[in-house]
Amino acid sequence: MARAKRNLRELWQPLAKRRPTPAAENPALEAIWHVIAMIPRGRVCSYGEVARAAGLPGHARQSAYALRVAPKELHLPWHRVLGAGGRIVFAAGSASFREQARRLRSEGVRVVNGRVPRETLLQLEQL
DNA sequence: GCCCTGACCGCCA
DNA sequence: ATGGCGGCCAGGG
Repeated sequence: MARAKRNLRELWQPLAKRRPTPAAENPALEAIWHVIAMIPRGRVCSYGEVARAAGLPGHARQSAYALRVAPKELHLPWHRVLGAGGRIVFAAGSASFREQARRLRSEGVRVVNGRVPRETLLQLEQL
């Protein structure tokens, strides 16, 4: 995992430099990305949990923001991040909604009406 | 600083 | 289960 962390940073830093964009020096975003990068296949986590694990309790929306601005080069498993209780937050039927459901199912996660079973929800501990 | 906008959350009718 | 609503917090104009 120390390895995963380093790899992510190696990908991001060069991008941050040549990026005029928003938070090219935002430790909070990096922290969130790291957490997301560690969610194992077949498991999911809520925005709130991700924020908490990143040391930012109460900043669920920041997780959403972090995901939205994440460079695709980081290849984060964005589909493994769901709303509280394990529900897909995108509008039902939207392209994003279908794509997320598709990706989740492709790794064996059951998705019914935009929800995943409790067992797939990952309770986080330390990182 | 003020106001609006979210890939949010939890309570409550 | 379900929609509504207020609370939250960072970004952007």
